[in-house]
Amino acid sequence: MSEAVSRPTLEAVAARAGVSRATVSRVVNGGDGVREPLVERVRQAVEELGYVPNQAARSLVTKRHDAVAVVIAEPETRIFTDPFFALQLRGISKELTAHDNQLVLLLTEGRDDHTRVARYLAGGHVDGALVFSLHLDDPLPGLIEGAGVPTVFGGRPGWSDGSNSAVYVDCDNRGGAQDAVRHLVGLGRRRIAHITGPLDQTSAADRLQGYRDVMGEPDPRLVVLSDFTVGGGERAMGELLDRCPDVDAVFAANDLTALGALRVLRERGRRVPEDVAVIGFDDVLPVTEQSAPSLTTVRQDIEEMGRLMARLLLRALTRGKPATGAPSSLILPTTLVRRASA
Amino acid sequence: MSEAVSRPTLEAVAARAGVSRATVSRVVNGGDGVREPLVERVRQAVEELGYVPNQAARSLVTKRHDAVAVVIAEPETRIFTDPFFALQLRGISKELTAHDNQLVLLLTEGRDDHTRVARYLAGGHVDGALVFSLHLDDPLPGLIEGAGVPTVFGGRPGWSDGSNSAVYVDCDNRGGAQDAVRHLVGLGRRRIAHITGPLDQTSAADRLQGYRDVMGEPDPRLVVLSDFTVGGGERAMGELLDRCPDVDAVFAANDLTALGALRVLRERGRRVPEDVAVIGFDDVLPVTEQSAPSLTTVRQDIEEMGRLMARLLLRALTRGKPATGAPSSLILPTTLVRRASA
DNA sequence: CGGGGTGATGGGAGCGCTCACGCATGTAGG
DNA sequence: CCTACATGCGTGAGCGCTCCCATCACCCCG
Repeated sequence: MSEAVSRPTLEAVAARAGVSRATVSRVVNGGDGVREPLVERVRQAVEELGYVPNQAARSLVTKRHDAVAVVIAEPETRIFTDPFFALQLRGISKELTAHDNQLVLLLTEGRDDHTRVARYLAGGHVDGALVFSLHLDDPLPGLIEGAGVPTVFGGRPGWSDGSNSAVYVDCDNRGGAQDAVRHLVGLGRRRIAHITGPLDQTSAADRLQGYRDVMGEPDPRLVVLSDFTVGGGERAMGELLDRCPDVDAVFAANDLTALGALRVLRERGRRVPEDVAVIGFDDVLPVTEQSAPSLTTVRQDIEEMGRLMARLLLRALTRGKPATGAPSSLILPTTLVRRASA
Repeated sequence: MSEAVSRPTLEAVAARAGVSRATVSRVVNGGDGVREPLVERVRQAVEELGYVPNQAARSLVTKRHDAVAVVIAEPETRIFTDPFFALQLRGISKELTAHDNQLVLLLTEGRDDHTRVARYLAGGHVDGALVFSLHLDDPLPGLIEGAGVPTVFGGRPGWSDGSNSAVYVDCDNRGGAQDAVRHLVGLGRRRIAHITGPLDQTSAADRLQGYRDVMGEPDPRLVVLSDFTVGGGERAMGELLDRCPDVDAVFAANDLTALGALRVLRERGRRVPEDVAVIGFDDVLPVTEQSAPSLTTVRQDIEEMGRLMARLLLRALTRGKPATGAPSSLILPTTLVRRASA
């Protein structure tokens, strides 16, 4: 219906308030160094005209965008089967909006998308990036580093052993895995198996490491490779039962996998936890609570991780380069949540 | 390490190529009306300098942003339990990137967020908006209409009866429901129940309507209210079995609900589909395939819906106001996918 | 062989904002 | 009472780009 009436400018507000552009600008940006009566007049003019600053014009001179890119490389359909990313997104979104930053979402699939993303980031459209790098051999993190954009990673990047400069937020995968396995040991279990995630992801590799830490040199048949999915968990559990019929506990690399394992155990007539105890990882609620029996698992606060990623990035952005010690990576603790399955 | 070297400007490229700013601009924006040799020289200069246009400067004059907001009102945690949004986001993302548009994600929760979003949209940061309005009484769509931003809705907004101007993309909830129920009738079932979704969402209401269309005046005890969740499906199924032990078919408003129903049926010793046939709605794969028995359901192409939403919006944006007939809403067909449960 | 196209290029203005100044005030100190 | 400095406010420039228009070259035709 109505033509998009051209929005009022600073100039218009200034005219209405009977002051200069600069004064309006000062008021709009915090009002420092302007006396109260004027501030009031300007505020009112802004209100009456419904003035909203033109972000493009502002960015043009400040070179800031108040926008952050979230890059999610989507190797498979994991995003959609696992509530993980959604929760993390929510945490990120909360933190960003609290600081008036916008969230620009970049979903990628395939190689050509990588260069597109890299170019976009290098193009200086956003002030920083939050990147989920899932795979060890993913070229994306490298490209992004090259783009010279401040970046925080979600999950430890494969090439980072903690010694280099990449900033990331992760949970204590290794420690959490240790806790889980120790709990099983404490339950008196002797044949404790591990169904892994895809080992080109650091989270999966670290969880396997935690398992090994506690188990010492386990029977290699007790470790079955899998892929963080329910179907994968089913296949792995079947295989495991064939190889080691005497298995009395399973530590699955994530909840979805554990769910698959539970299902197969039930089908094969094994009671959980009496015959076989099962522990998962993540504590994504709808999954763990729906399962029968309810799943003992290692909880990580996913939303909080998202929030912290954003906070870390924003801090790095506001802080002028004279860094008060560059912000360093964060590793969040995990907690074992005991339910019925172990 | 390296200072963010100030990026080359159009001017710099022009100098290097020995042409004017205007010419470089023309080349960068498609190269029409510039002769081949010059085009080539400019391209090379762009390449050598690694020139990337400054989007802020460009927007300042064109008043276009090549960015679209995606607003997801998140009443509960549905986003995270249901792959629905994630799939739709992916479709949207694909379409937007194909047309060099950015996706600005706005997640909201609670009333104050609504005004924030409305202000943001009114602020002209984006060219248009894709909005998921879940609830009948949601004030957000109204606020957004008021902001004067071209908008396409995901799912029929509650206040739209098809006669007004809101543009939306939805699937044929009513027709799909009819198909499902007719299939059950064709199977010879007589006591066909319906577990609804939350009826303040049009999708749920429309599916109920489709059920009624086929059933005529069903026994009111055969309709049980629920909420699109697994847990809700369990409760509803339990209730249903208590009320109508002779029920021989269930049409659940979505797959998650159907999953809950399946579980309770199994617990209560009813065979599916022999004793009770079950049909879901959505066909979100990991859910339908994992279930035992696999779930017969009404498929809607969710990713395609996202893609179409984006396409509709982009078309509305490029087309100058002299509309060739305003783009109208789209209702996608559904298909019944027969698996084991009915 | 000259006038009037036609189409390719350059010049200039200006989008809306911030920021460095510069000029007024106001207050205190000599 | 005048200078010295702080503080409040206005002025002007310019961020990097697009777009309008003037310019110029070239070609065709009379």
